[in-house]
Amino acid sequence: MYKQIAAELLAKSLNKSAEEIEEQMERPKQLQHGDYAFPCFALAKEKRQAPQIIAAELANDLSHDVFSGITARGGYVNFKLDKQIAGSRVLRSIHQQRERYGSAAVGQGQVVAIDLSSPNIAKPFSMGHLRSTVIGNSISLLLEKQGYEVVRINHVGDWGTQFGKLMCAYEKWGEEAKVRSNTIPELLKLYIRFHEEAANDEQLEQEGREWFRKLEQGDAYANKLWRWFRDASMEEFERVYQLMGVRFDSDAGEAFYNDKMERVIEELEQKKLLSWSEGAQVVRLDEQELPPSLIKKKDGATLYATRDLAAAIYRKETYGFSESLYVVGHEQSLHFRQLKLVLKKMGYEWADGISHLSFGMVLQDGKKMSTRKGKLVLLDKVLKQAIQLAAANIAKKNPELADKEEVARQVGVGAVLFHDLKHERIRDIEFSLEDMLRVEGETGPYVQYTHARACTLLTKAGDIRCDSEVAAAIAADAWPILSLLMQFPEAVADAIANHDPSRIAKYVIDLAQAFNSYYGKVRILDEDDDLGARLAIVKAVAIVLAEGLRLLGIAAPKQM
RNA sequence: GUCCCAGUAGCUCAGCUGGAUAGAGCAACAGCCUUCUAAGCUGUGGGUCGGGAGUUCGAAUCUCUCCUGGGACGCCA
Repeated sequence: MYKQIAAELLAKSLNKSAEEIEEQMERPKQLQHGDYAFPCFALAKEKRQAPQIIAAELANDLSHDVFSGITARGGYVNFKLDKQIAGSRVLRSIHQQRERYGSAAVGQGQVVAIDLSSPNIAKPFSMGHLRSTVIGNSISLLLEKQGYEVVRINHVGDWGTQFGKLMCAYEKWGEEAKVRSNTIPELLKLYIRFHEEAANDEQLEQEGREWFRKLEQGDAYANKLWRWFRDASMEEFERVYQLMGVRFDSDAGEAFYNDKMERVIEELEQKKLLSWSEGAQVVRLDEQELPPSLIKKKDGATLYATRDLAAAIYRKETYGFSESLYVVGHEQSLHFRQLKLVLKKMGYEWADGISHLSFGMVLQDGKKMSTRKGKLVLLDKVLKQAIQLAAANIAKKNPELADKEEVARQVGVGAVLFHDLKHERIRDIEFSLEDMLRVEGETGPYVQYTHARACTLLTKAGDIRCDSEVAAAIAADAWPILSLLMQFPEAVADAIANHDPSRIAKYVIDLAQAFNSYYGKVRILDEDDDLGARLAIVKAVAIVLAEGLRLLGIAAPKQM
């Protein structure tokens, strides 16, 4: 808003369009230089004049009520906001809008389908699925803040050859009682054993495929086993979701599309997109210089491409989305490129609305973690440790706290989620339990702690009224905070535009740091004329921190 | 071999569509709790931005090339 005003002033003086000028404007790296800056280097070339001189002349010419100073420095025109005016204004709007501050209506009336979490049945909930879950959840919350209607879909991995293998292993070595009492770990053991033995036994792979074929053709016993494995697994996943506070609108997994694939295959045939290759049926993507998409195996069984095609079409027909997002690991990017292209070849222009929001992998010693080799860290255990640690901290620092257990859960989970979300989405993360459990520095608990501090101040202030009209001196002291508060809507928009929650995580860290620094310097509850103004700042910080954390899917306890 | 990511301080990472002396956190060291939660604050040290070339008034940022790491590349998902 202020940037626009500055751009208009410049535009008038330079006889250029305000949009063009606004494009070029930036935020100075150092807050002391000002709040907005316009670099004159491009103009220097145009006008054949030193940028310093141009900047000086412009600065001399311009003035406006919202800017307390417009000065030239090193080829830039720097705009300094009037701290009192701008500060009071942002406080007013935060107090009025509260948690709606930073919201927008750009998504009004549009539906976004989002595929997230999607763990595999009979396998433990891995770190990779944690990423998909928390990133997807945060993106959902962000989209809702912009007015979109979001459909969260947990595309559970409950079908495929792996189940054949698992059943095969269960039939050979499994014991019912053991599996009943300890489902996922026991099934995992069987799965790992299958792969160990299959390494020296071609025959076994065959048997596994045969079991899957039976399952797909409706064999009663195979289906009974399958249902058992699925139900038991879902129960365990549900516990983790509850712990993390994540919910879904649909858990239609892969099996859900079993009866919806035939139609797709027929359609592909009818549109003459299928061709035979080495006994399998594929859609060629030669023009796009991509490998073909495999639709049907030589034994007639379907593949994940078939299923994902059916799912994409089903979602379009059921939800009428304008965008369909897939929060799935980077390793599957080829698959999603193929999926989109095949849909386009089928004539579905809406495939343009499909985006694969890939994310980096969780690596261990620089390598991918593998289920088969059993090198896996269980999310369940990590969360439990984090909660225990939070509980220990509470016992030490705030033993009188009411609701200790719930706060410990919120803080423990907050630590793990924040650690994941603060990394840029696309980057690989090196697994480190130590880092995930950390509570100091750039961490979730640090932000939560800062929020709790602010809340305590507000509680202690009791009936004293907040006063959004801050005096110049207060605004100057708290300027780093006020400046950040003004930037929150941009941070939200930025996070959504890039589908990247890490932008919010970084913002919230910056705001917490600015607040803690202020807290260290200024006694907030001193009784003087400015008390109401300081409280207004504290309250605004509490609102924005809580809302920022909420957008990350993290709770903001009032005390901890 | 082909394609897709990435390479910034000892470690983990920021650095927006190219712009003002490259920033945090952790770890190390030195300070700050008889007054609002020390899960905090203040300060110090620490960098050939993987190498090279190019575009530009200006490059960590864009292009090319090489090196390194990760991933994908037909019947797993």
